[in-house]
Amino acid sequence: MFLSKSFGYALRGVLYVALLEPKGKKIKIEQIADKLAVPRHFLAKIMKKMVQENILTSTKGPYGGFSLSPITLQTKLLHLVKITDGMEQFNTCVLSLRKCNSKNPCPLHFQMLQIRDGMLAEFSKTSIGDLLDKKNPDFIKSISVI
Amino acid sequence: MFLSKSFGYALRGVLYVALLEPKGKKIKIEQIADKLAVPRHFLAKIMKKMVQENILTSTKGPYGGFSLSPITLQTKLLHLVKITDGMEQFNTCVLSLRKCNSKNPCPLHFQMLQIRDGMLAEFSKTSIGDLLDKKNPDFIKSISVI
DNA sequence: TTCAAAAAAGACATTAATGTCTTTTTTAGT
DNA sequence: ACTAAAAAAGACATTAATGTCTTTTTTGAA
Repeated sequence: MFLSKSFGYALRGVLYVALLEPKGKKIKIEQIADKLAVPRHFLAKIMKKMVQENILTSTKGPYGGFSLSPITLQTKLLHLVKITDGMEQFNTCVLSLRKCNSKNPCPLHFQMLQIRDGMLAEFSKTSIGDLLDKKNPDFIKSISVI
Repeated sequence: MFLSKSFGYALRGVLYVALLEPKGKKIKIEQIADKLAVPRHFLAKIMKKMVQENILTSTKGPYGGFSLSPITLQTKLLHLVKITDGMEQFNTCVLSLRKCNSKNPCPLHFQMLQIRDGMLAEFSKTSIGDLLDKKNPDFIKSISVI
């Protein structure tokens, strides 16, 4: 209901790279998919989208793989939501009424406005770097143990 | 993202009946579907579920249709969500991690907990009757104008 | 320059949500 | 009893999200 599986895969994928990449090597999609127990080719498509948005960097060929971009850690979660789920949900009426707005509200308009704005605020202010806790030795478990 | 179309159809359907039924007659599914511009047979399945949960009453045959039950107006929105979307979304980790909980949280655990609890609180306290504003001459428009 | 490794791209499969159409059951009035 | 009207039920279709498999492109190193 709240967010798609794709969003979860995107976030876990980028966090995995951010956690391991500083060791120097590029991270291969095969390793990410294995360790996170996520469908490999499905994840690959999502990683590719993040590369297109410059949220990650990738290099093809031997010794290639995924690595951080200059903006990875500053990227807001909302950017990931845009890529994986789109922003429509934040702007469309919960009852699917196109004419619904604050001048002409549906019976749930203001309740949903509050809930969505809360989520929007949270995801607008939180960055990938904010979620990354390299000091926590169990961090990798917190994104990989299913 | 937040709620399914089915939920929206359910709420609009029951509000429509609640608004018009006091005039005495049962409301036919055909009328509801027409006036709300909703797929008739799809709506019928959702209305049937509400009848099974006693959120509405229905009678077959000539002069039949849908009418209010004793509990219609006291029914919480969360009950509609249960019927149409289920409650899993409120109890499962946004990253699909089965082991995620407050002792062992994923990186988004507490943020999502807050957002979901906000929605849960709102939908637990708001009833169908709370949304029904019979004094408002435009109320019917607010659930039917798409 | 060739080879192998890696991401990228694309074709196809599966599943869940949504939507349509037909048949069955129930019931009020004649 | 019969008929017609209505919900209920069930079969099937469409669409979007998710998942799998294969082919293409790129590139580092021998």
